[in-house]
Amino acid sequence: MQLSEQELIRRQSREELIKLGIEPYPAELFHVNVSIKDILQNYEKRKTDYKNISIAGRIMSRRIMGNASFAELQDASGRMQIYIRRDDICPGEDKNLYNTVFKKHLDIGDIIGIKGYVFTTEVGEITIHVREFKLLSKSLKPLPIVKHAEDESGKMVTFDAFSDPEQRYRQRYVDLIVNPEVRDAFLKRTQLINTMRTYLNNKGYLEVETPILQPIYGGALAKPFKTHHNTLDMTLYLRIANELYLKRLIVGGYDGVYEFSKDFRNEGMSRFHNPEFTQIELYVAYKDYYWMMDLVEEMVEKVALQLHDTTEVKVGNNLINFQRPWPRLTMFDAIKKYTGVDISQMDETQLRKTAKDIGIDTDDTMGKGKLIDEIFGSKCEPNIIQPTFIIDYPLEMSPLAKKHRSKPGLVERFEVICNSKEICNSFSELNDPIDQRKRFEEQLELGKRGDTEAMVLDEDFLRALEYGMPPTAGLGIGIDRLTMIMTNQPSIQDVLFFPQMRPEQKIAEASEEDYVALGIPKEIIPVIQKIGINSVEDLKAANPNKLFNDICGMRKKMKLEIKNPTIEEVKGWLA
RNA sequence: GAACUUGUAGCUCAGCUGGUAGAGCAUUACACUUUUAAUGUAGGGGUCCUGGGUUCGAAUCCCAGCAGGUUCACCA
Repeated sequence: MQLSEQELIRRQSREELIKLGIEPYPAELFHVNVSIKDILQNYEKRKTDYKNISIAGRIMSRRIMGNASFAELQDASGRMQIYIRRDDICPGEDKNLYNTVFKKHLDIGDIIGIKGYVFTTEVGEITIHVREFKLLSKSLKPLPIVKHAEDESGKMVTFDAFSDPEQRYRQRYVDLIVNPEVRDAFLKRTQLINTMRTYLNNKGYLEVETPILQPIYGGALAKPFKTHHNTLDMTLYLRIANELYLKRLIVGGYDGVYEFSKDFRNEGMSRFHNPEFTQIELYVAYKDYYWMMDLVEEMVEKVALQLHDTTEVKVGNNLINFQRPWPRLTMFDAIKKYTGVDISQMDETQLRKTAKDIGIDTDDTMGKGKLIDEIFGSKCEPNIIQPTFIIDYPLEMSPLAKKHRSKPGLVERFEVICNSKEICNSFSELNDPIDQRKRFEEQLELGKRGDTEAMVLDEDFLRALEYGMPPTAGLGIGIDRLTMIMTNQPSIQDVLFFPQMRPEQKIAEASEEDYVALGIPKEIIPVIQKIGINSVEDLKAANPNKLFNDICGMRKKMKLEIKNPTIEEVKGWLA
């Protein structure tokens, strides 16, 4: 591992601190009695309460001016300035704590605990005057330096933002340290989930857990991840939905069950798709999809109010209003509205032709349901910004939904489209076991035609239905998508702490021992690494004459006081 | 999976029609007791993503690869 100059200096600082008797990673706790947010909010009102504070955080900037210094301390709640004066922390003759420890061996990124009092500087900034400080954790890697300042109009401007998406996602910890708004988005994500949980708990529904490893995947149209259980010697799939298990629990007699669940779909990745994503699914007995529409409206409106104190949320260039009630539009009406074509009476052939006419690619594996879905997806969804219920879907694309009470060929199903994306899916659940078996069999047919997302038949689920499931309304909400909207994030990767990414390439590096084993003196090893030789293979492939020259040249460049090897020695290593 | 695009110092970025690299911040040293993108002076730091090719000469042009981003396709 090649270290940069700054990393080497920090390692040296760590050593120096130890020599000075300062433990860079102390074991004991540091007592904290206040948060930065608390100080910033309440100091002006209750100044006497902040005469003896103890607080910990990360040093985010330093301004050293001789015998006094300013630094910024960041804790979980915010960032504020601290003031350190040499003669305060070093009252005696020994000024090392300030001159050496603070000025030389502390860095941006170090975590410290301080004790002192709050005051306001001449420039008017609330600041902690430090009486004592203690190193809590030495940071060995330099943080990206992001600076903020006000421009002439008083707007906050950011300089040198840490903005490369790859680095932000791969090293989310750095992103969270230097980009406070990122922490805020994740805070809102949790608030969103908590709001829903509280809402559903208050209604008396039971939060449950169901298997992630499933012998038969079901409940959605998607490709699964496949894995293997050794003891049972059987294939298991990571769930693509929890629908079928939750309905079994409704059969078992619970009135309402819900689960926040990680689901897994082995499909493409994009800014709207991560291989693992979070859904909430809710099933309530003795209800239908009309009832569920009211619940969704109320719950999502509550989420918006909880997060923003208003039902209006700015998302990109759109202002989305979640205030109830939301418009309700049947799927056929929606298609008619946005394409001008009435497809409600069409058969598969006519649909295929219609789809082609409006520029949609079709193939033979697509059944009637899929064709309608395509038309809707490409012609309607992009135009729907405000939350809108799309209701009454064709039977073919909803194998788990109940037949419509009055409209033949349709099912009692709705989705909410918002900001051009589906945010939830719901139906009156199919509870006729004979009809359900028939629907599964139709799915098997689609599978035979080559539809890789078609459902498989779940005998145990059918057995459960045969015991009798009450009429039930079911709901699934994509938590990631809803969070994207509620926090105005353009990409799903911005609402997942650790989005899935290709693994970082790891260079196969030879260790010091590997080189020593070849007879290379220890002090020469850094020189070899500096030249760019990182593995034994690289070394063996090198031309001995060139390598000899390079080593001698690099030794000079690095100003190392070591003896050059002889050409014979170099040849010996490569032999 | 496809098209386009990006990869230069710890971070953010310059680098013209090819002549082996620059800035700001960070860092190092010195100065400085209320600053705030602190300041001043001096310094250090680079397999210019990787591998080939063209060329006297490649960060720059060409090809391939790796990784990222955007858009599209599939999907929630």
